Amino acid sequence: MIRILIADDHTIMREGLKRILDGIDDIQVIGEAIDGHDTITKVRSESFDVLLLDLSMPGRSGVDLIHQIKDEFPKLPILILTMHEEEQYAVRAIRAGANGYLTKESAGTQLVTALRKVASGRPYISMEVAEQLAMSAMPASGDSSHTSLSDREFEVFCHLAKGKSITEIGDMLHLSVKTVSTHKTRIMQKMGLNSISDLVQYAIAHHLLN
Amino acid sequence: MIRILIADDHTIMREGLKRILDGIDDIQVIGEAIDGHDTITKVRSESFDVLLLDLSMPGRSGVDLIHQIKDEFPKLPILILTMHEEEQYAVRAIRAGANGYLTKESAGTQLVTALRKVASGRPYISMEVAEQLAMSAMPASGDSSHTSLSDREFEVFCHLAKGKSITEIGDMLHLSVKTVSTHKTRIMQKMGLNSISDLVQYAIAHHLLN
DNA sequence: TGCGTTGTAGGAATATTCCTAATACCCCCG
DNA sequence: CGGGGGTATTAGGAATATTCCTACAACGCA
Repeated sequence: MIRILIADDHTIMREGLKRILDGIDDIQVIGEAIDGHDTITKVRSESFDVLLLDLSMPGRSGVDLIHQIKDEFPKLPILILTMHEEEQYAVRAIRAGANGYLTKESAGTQLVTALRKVASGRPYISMEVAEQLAMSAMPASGDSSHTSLSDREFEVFCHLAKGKSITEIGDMLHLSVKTVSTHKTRIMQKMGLNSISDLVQYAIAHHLLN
Repeated sequence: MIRILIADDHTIMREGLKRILDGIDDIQVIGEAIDGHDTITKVRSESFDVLLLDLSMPGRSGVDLIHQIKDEFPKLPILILTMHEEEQYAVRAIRAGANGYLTKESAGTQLVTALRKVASGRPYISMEVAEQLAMSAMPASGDSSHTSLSDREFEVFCHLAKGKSITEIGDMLHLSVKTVSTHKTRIMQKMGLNSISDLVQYAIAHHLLN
């Protein structure tokens, strides 16, 4: 039996959901929450198998709410049910820790499938959301700012991204540390970066490590 | 008209694919490659709209091949067609730059849909692969080594991950730079990291930025 | 009450940056 | 063709930034 908490600020929506799930043997709605704060209170006071969460509730923003709940209850599966068409929301929700994403246009059977899936610990992702996820996972296409680096600079860039210190790089390349430092300064300047953190993030985003 | 290069080392497979695509008006197979090297040669010498690529060809590994082709032709859509069931391969392929992933069990109509989709510049992802992508995009659940940090250490950790220097952090927190440096040393030691690069990568992997 | 952890630094030793500059190379234009 | 201007690669000296080693007080816990 999958015990569910429905969190949605629209009463009609909650009623509709309960009707849909009423006929399903292995699913039982045992709680309702009407806003973000209420949701937090409910998940703290009672144990659920799945949180069915509307992203666009008043008060705290949906993604924040996901963060907070996953922070306190990392194991609680969250299925997002939203009217947002924009898949970008879905990607953000998933990155925040949601286990599934469904729009309110979806069929009831899809909802049931999704609930069972996230309850069993697996994610439920629609085609559209999958597309967006793939987009964001794919390497950025087209020219990027690291192409403006000279060969030597790119060499230093790679070592820096991998965590090597200026001194180590100088030793490896048989250069003065001053030289390597100059290269680093130019790299940062050319690429518009402010710190090694930025540089590493860039390298990861562009799959430049190894 | 979508012009396609089929890269697969099995002749029967290529024949079968051509038969399937023969009846499709807007798709035309205009080239075949029988291994990785051949594929590179073909895409260099002729212009295609989509590369339909088998991951498990002899010679160079599939993911490497994707890398190399995307390196030279970032705009060429690549649809992976493979017998690998394991979705982990798909995630790797997508991260390497593939635009779609299909197993050989898929129906012909799926293949056509996928080809049209990647030809139009969009990704094509199956449910199973989407699950895996979602998994890898989701924050790691369960305890991680950063939880062993004390509050002060975690505070310093976050600033470091965001690219702040020791001196900046000292100023912000009204601490001696020596103190901050000591915290940093302990953070690195506790978490088994060797460089700021490692630290940033950890922060990204665990969604600890912001 | 002793021991590990946390939070805090000082002094000496290193590492890195900042500012400056030399050489070499390449490309464009008069 | 020959100079000017830009970029690439290389550093030195002085100025900062960071680490290393050490230490000490506070706190909790067994």
